[in-house]
Amino acid sequence: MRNRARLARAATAAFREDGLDVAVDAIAKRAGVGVATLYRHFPTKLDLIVAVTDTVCDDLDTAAQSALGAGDVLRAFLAAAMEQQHENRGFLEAITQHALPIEQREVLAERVLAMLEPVVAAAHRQGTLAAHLTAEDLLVAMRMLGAAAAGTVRPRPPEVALHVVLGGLAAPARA
Amino acid sequence: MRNRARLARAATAAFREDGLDVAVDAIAKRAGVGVATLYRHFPTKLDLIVAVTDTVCDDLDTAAQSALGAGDVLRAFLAAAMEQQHENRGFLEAITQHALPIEQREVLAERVLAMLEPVVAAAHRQGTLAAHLTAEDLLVAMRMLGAAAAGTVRPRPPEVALHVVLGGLAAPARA
DNA sequence: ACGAAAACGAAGTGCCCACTCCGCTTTGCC
DNA sequence: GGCAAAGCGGAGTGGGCACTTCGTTTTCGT
Repeated sequence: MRNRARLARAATAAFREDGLDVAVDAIAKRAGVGVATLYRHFPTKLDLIVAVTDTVCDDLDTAAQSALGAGDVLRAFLAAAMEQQHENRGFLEAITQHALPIEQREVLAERVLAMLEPVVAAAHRQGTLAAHLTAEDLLVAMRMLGAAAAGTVRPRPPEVALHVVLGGLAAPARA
Repeated sequence: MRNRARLARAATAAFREDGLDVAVDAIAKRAGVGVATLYRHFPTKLDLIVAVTDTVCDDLDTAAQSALGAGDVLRAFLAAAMEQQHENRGFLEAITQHALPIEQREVLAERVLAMLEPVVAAAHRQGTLAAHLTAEDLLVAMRMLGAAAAGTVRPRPPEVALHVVLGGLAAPARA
């Protein structure tokens, strides 16, 4: 069962470096196993993608937990989320593009929204998130930061995008 | 030469509806011509993508021009840009993802940055864009809005994202 | 009206990828 | 140490896609 972990790690790295459309054979080679072994653990490429996005989701959850202890919860969380999306292009793709079938995206969104709840509550309390904004809006903000972080041409420091979004999220409605 | 226009329009529609990885044959069928005719006008699928993104760029330029006459230049422009990205998923993909080779993305970015200059100047003058933010930052903002508009799962009204970004862009540095 | 030239459509062609099959290697039990 | 059984690797296989080739139709100058 050692191979499963090797495969998952290889897939994570491959998705990060080459995007979700890397060949399955390349992932197997990267893990140092044959394709058959890969297919024994993950019957379909989609299963592999889901497994990877799941662990990414776990990491995001961890980030949310530790952000809750920070002075500025929203900033700490969004900074971590942005960093994570930057290092994990595949996750961003999976959520936004149709690399994942709609049901899977739905499940993923549900999970992320659930973990967002306490962050939203804390941010409302701290006044860093305008009262009219919800967890769904925060999800949109995460996707926006992901897009900002994904920039390859004319890149700008991520702090700028983070600052812009944080400023906008704190602003009251109809400013 | 009528066919060229038909093909360009078919490609635009196909990219919009199915993303950049639609089969070339499907585009040809959509235009009501054979694939050979398509290849006579666009020797490569990339040429087709470039042609479409070019006309999208033209439209964006038009939007920028008319935004310059608006009361709130920045808002008018970003609203139009967001709308356009929403209706033209292909463009967003082409700029951000590696659907386009890096040189083409560079060219595209250069063109967009050039048309952004007067908008940036006007926005600075009107106080809707913080002094420390540049055309490159505005490009990032456009990509962020594109990501927000692309949301398929748990969609939020686009005005929310627009309002957030506008609020953030107006905020001074180190708020 | 006729013939050449240009434009066309559809049937290929080769490649790449997700996925499968089969012969070999390793493991664990006596 | 021997022998099942389980796990393994890599050579297939089928489908889909970008792109080509070729026989036919249309256009146009005279």
